[in-house]
Amino acid sequence: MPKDLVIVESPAKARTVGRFLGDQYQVKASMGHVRDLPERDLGVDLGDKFKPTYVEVPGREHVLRELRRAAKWAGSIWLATDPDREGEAISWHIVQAAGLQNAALKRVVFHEITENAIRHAFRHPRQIDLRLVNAQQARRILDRIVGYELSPVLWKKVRRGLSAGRVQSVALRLIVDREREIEAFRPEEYWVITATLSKEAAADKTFKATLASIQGQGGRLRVGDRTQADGIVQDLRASQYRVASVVTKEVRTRPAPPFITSTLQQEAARRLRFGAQRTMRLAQELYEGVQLGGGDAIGLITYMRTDSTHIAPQALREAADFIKQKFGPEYFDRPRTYRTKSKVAQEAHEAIRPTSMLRTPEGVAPYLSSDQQRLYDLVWKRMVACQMNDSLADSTTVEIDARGGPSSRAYVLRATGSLLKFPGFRMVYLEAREEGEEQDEESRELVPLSEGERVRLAAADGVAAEQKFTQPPPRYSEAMLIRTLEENGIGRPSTFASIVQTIEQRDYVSRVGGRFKPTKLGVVVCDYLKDGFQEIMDTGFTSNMEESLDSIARGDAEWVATLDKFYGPFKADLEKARGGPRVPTSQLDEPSEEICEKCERPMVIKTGRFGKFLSCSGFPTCRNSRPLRISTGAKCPECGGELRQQQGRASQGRPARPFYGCSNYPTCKFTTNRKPVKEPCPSCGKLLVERGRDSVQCLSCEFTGKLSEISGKPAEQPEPVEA
DNA sequence: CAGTGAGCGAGCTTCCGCTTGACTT
Repeated sequence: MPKDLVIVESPAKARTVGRFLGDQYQVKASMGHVRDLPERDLGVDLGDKFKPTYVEVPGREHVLRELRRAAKWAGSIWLATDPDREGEAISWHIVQAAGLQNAALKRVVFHEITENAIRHAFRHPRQIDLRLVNAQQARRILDRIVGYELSPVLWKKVRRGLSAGRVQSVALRLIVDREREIEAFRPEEYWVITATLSKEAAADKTFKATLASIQGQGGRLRVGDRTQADGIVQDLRASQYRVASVVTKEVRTRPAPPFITSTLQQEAARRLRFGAQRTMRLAQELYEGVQLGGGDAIGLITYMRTDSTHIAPQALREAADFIKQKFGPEYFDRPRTYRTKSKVAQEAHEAIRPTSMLRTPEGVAPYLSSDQQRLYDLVWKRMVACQMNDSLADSTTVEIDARGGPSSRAYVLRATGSLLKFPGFRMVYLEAREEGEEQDEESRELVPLSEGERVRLAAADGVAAEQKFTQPPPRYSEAMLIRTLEENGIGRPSTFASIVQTIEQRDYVSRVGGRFKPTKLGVVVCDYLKDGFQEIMDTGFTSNMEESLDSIARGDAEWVATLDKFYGPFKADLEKARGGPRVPTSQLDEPSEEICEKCERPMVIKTGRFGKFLSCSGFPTCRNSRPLRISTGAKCPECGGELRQQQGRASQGRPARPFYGCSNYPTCKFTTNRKPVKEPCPSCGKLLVERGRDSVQCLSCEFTGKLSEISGKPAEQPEPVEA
């Protein structure tokens, strides 16, 4: 009796599905796409209906061999790849590449890996949906055309090795646009005036109230300079205070929805300071599973690349029981379900949640690395919290009249307080907010006050004026960029982390305190593309594309015609750009501190085929150039010379990386590629190098320690967090 | 671990989205 063959995408999923289906089925993983356009050339015939050439994915040939072999002996073949465009295409490619057209094919889809969902799917097989496949081909070919036609224009007109694409170029644009907003921003001065007041009867019961409005000044409060602020302070110091109103409202707060890829990446960045790549690697490890005290590896979380907030019914039941039992029935009323926000979501998987609530963070901790623990803890708490009841608080706003000062103007001050009545989900998890605001006035209890009550300044000088300035919008952090991309439907869960990597690798952006700042090159490339390829650089381009792809998937549009409609205008833009001017290389020069020793003009940093170097800004009048060497202040451990950062050479495929060499070269040939620290090793006096963010290590002895302790400086401040 | 930038034009670079393990320092 031949076994049926089931094909899924991931090996971990194959394992789980295999357990549910039993041994009449053999479950194999395709490891994602098995065929794709060739890497070396376009692979799309622009003269013949965009006819694609597909090749087996390099390094993945054994997968197809294995599938062919297994299919030969199989009964039915169940194509159980993900229930979305890409999954449909993966199945289709497998059939084409493995020559299974005449086999007994059954396409099945499930949106959660539970026994019920899988059994249901296997009772309702269908055929491969060619409309979905064609929507995927249109997506793939469009991306290929944009990427492989546009990038060479940049090589020719800007610099070799650059790249452009539907996703990366818009990501770059967001960062460049934001930098321009920041440059154009003019801070405005304003003053915050605060009075420390107390009850008449009880001088120790103090509270703070902030100036909210000034009589005769309709609309928004504006204290724009010191003179004005001082006048108000004089008035308030001499004023009589009376409570004008006390308003208490009940505030209900709902828990945050369970994690999807983008929110997990954002929250792990805010709370754990993990980069997107690190988060995904750890999530993958938790998904693939760990051995909990012997036996099979058990997947601890559901699939980590998802855009759906759906939760399997069985997990909802488990959460309900767990919460009632652990926290009490008042913490759980009914299961909560969450609507997926994104319009382009493909909803192929569940939300990211623990596979069982019963595996508490404490329970599994002994089997996890510390990073794994921290991420699992986050996922576990978010899931439990998302099923718990709202928190309830009484939020009180008190308005206080102040009058009787020298100018005889009347003022209104405001004090707010909040009293948590029922913690609800807050028992477990509170979403990280903007830095420093978590424990502010909002969660502070207010002195009890009643309407008409007289209050007074707690001290004679109990009025303070603080000068402030309006702040420019912040630069994008990794988490903010991912969030913005997702809001615009740009990029997918599997690519968010690599988008960031690409624009960094191309040297389009650099990080300043964990935030993205465009480089000169980034600005030039962005402007060049905006100028010549407006449509591609539009943040709405992808969502328009998605609508077209949906039409193809519904059978309302034809994929070749859809591509034609896009390619016509794009081709015209390409031809115009190809015939247009080159961007002068001088526009890419980054400033340096160095002065040309031949002509006294400042030196600039240029990038040549072999990496960065210093050149005289007077080029070509003065042709002086020097290798780029940045002093580090660290001493060479071998000869006592100074270590300087130099530009390494690019070797096959690898980009040029900096290294650190001795200033006494060639007498001293010491080099290291670890970043040296100024301070000598406290144990042996030799060279310390950085090891991670705040950790240092000695190259000569066994010493390791914290950078902040050695340099006497506090560790790098955590970056401020924006919603 | 030098000199590298433009031009002659050799040979090279590049996309997005799906998914891990097999290379060898």
